[in-house]
Amino acid sequence: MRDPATLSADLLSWYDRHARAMPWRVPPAARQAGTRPDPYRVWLSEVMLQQTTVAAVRDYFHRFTARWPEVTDLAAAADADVMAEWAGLGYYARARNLLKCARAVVAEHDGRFPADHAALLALPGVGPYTAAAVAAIAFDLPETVVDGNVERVITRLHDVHTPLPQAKLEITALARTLTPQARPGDYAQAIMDLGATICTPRNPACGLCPWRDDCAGRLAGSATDLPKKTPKKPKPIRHGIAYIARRVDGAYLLERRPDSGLLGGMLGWPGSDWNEAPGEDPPIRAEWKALNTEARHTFTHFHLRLTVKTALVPMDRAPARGEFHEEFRPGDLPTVMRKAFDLAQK
DNA sequence: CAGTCGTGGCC
DNA sequence: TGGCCAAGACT
Repeated sequence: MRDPATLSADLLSWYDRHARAMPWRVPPAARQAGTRPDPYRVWLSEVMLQQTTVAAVRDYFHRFTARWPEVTDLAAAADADVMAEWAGLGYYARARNLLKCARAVVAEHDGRFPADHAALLALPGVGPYTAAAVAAIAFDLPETVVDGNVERVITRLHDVHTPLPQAKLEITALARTLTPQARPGDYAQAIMDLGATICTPRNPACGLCPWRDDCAGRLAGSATDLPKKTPKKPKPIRHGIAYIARRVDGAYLLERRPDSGLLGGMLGWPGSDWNEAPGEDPPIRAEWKALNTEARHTFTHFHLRLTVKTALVPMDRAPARGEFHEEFRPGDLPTVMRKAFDLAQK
């Protein structure tokens, strides 16, 4: 294998020719001409991209930056507006921490993201990856990003067979030796682009890889089997009931979920707990009618089968739980709740 | 540290 | 169809 400086130089050269265009990215040519990306947009995109595909993020990024052009705008936004705008993107703790972080940047850093890894790491929702990514991409500091792409590229390059997450420290140390002092921001994006487009989980395009002749995993024939991962537990099936009450004036009965836990801080239909044996507990007295098909949805660690019950209720009846919303958009709900709503429309 | 926390696309 | 996977963080 060639030395680290040669490897990183070759990867940067590859990136200069193959960098993918993204709304939040300054292309390598413009970067080298002196253009720096806006730290707010780098941070926003990196938070949205946590465990989320570029394709899914793109529209959300445009809507957020159109509605809140600067971090000070976001910091001043109402919680409910931000949660509604995030609806459908998943991992809703990110949205709650997004607001906390924007407000911390305004309150503690005079409205500007700190150009410092440790200070970034101290912000809500900013972990090791995001702190390194913002430091490198926004401020061109020589920090090492380690995301899923980098884990795959590095384990293959060095033929690391230690399973994740155990291998994390080893991978980080190996990745750090490759991070260049020159153009670290472009390098961080380059190694992630390499993992996203060439060194893919299945059918990697090794023939197009700038590191093909250096890759110990490819030479050993084990690249496609890396990284090794500890086997995951099977997902149990949980059941629940969602109650969709429509008032005669068209308002819907919704309930804000508690800030912590599943779908924390989001609006949803009042319902039972989700477990093996759901209990009956309607939020308002009504003639409830169960739909004949249940909504199915899979979360990170369980499958949900949701029985949907609907009712039409008069104006003068007070609910035991939740509030009627006269202006309600299904798009403001998390996907599982929107699925239940869609079922009820048929 | 292992569990929690969403969603859509892919094969 | 069902499991895997995606620019992870938090507890």
